[in-house]
Amino acid sequence: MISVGNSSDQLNERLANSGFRFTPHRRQVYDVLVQHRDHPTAEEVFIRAKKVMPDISMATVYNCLDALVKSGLVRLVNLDRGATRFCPNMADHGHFVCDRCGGVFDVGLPPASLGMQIEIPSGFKVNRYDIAFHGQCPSCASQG
Amino acid sequence: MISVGNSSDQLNERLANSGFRFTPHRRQVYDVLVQHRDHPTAEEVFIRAKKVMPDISMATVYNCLDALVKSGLVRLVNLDRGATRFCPNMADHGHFVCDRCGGVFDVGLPPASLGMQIEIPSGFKVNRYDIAFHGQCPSCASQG
DNA sequence: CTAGGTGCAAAAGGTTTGCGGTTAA
DNA sequence: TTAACCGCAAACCTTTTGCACCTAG
Repeated sequence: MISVGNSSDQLNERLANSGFRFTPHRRQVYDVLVQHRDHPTAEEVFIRAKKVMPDISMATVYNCLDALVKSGLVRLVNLDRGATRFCPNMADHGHFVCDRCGGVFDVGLPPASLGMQIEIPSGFKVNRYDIAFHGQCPSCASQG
Repeated sequence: MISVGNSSDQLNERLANSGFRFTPHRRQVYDVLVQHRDHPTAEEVFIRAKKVMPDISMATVYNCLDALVKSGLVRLVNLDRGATRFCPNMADHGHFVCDRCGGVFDVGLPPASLGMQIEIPSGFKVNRYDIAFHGQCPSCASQG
């Protein structure tokens, strides 16, 4: 298990560095994530935080999560909140998503090598994997 | 560019193998995907298909996409249609998603090795990548 | 004849936004 | 004091569902 968790001082510093305040709500939302480590959804975070802070609202949970993500304290697991995209290329390949223009491009993968190199804990049965690279496409990268 | 595209006979066979009929709407939705290859959303597919079939509806587009995906002719690029999940582990790691119980687990990655092994076409600037493994977690796998 | 496909409209789920009131630097 | 934060509610976007009609096997 990889160690996670930050002191209030650390949270304060990280949030402040990104222009956010350190508030009890943000401490609570962060604690919910650290205590369970089961990748909850925003609604699950809301339910758990509500047990300690009965007046917290969904809007505040989203606000806190957003501040934590932008401060580098929390990450999104399912990125691409937008609509699902479709692809007729059934060959083994990954995708490159341009963070600037939103374009999606196919990327070749070395055949059948990846799964072998990553240590999946025993007991897990892997059927497939998806890789998404993020960055800038050639057109956007050339525009500075 | 990887070759994609299937004849009507091939589409018919693939759909039939999964218990679906081969219809003009499904042919059209598939053609939209093959012709543009830019990973459109369902709404973009709808708009493009509508130019040729003005009476097609969103429900039919979703129906056709679903049939094509289930027949192995098209794949989803953004999986996990559900809610975004959050993770306080900022170390470099991937995720394992159990297709049965929906649980999400952290998976370690070999440090900084992956990006080097995959051939990203020149001009793309990669900032980060996300890997999601799919299959069955130990608990679900042991239940048959 | 019957299961499956289609269009329409309404509903459902997840997320964002607008607004008035509150709090902390 | 003033920018940031909060709760509430409404709006928004994407996807699913219910229903009536139609069509292919």
